[in-house]
Amino acid sequence: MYKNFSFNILQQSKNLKTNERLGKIVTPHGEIQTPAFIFCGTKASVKGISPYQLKETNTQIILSNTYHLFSYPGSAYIKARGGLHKFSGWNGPMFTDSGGFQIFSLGHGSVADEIKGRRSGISTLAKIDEEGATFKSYWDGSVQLLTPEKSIEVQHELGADLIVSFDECTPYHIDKKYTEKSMERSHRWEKRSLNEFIKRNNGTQALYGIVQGGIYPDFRKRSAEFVSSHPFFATAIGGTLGSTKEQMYEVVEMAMNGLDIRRPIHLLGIGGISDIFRGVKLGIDTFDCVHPTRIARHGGALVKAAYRDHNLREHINLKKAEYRNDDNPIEIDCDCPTCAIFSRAYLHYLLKAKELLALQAIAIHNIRFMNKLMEEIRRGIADGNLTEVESKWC
RNA sequence: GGAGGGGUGGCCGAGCGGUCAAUGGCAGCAGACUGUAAAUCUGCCGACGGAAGUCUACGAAAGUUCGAAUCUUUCCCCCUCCA
Repeated sequence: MYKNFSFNILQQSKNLKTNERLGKIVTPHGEIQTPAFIFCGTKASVKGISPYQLKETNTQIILSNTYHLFSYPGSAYIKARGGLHKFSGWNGPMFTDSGGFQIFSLGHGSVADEIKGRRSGISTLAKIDEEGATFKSYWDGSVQLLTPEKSIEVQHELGADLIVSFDECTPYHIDKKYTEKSMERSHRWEKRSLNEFIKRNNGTQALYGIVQGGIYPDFRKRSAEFVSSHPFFATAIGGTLGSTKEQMYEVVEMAMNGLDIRRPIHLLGIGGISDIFRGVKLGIDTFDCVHPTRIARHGGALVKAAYRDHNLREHINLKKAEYRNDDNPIEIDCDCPTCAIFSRAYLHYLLKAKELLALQAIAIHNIRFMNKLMEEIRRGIADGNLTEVESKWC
């Protein structure tokens, strides 16, 4: 079924306590060395960054979103332009998310708050029933229906290499009973996604199943077993991962429990530096997250441990006054195009002056930073010194 | 010389007798951001204080009033129009 795709585990952890592994995902548009980070280019564009800049920073793969492109400009339109790769100018491996997550962002406020458990109450703008999710388009307010079949159809027309089953992404503030019902509905939706995928399969795409189950060990295990027992190419871990970092690692571990580890395993929506190390050690192969590119647009430049300020955050905020007279690059040992020519002072000035270049320049640093991080993680696994690599980055 | 309009916190700009240390916006300072409705959002932003609070404030001075950024008088500046 996935004849043009493969996943090879090149090396397993040498450490008995951890499960990191080195792998290679082969797609029709190229290979992905894992562990890898997938950058979010939600609306067929990594905000502010061109495909040649992504290449220049050694980006392996990017992601676009079914929900956004479905609402505008529509998958038929993109298909008519030759598909997502041709349309966007990115000819490397591509991933599309199914739109399941967005269904929870359609109410007011932030999706993240909902999923991460920082805000209680369930979004109301999306109506979910067995058929699918009805919601108001973010683009023009029109009422739209996304079903598993429709999501797969849209993803098929978009033409990304790696596509994802349509699921219901359960929030944190929800009781166990609803979580279970929701998980079971996700499983039914995933089966429908798989059926639709098989119907349309022409060898150019591979399908992910998604593990749901909230914060409950029994559900996560059941969901993992469900996904593993169906012929998905790979697995993504989704849904709420709890409200604290520790809980997140626990939930990932729960999900890993029942998974077929011969398949690639993706952790949806996670991209903190320490989170990635934890995830990798739990056996995660790929991550995606808006964080590196989003914080860049807010003035945040990712930095390794040696460059952290007193807050010990994983980034420095270049808008802060303390960088006004700082003539150093973001990181003196960084090999990115931004650090090659721009000082913190200049980036600080550009941010204050509201020059667009700042957002792009910092994003390029963050992208290269993440790619370099993953390169060093891979080398660390190969050399058996991941812990040393971690101490440099965290 | 004549007629009119103004002077408010770093800037712009509301308020036009009490609920005004004074709406907004900008700038400034800080925080958040993890399957992107995000070049976004939140908080602080006269001085001193941790806070309660105290003090100094709406061009200047003098009045009216229980009470004035708001009313009166004089003065000082600015702008527009007519000569």
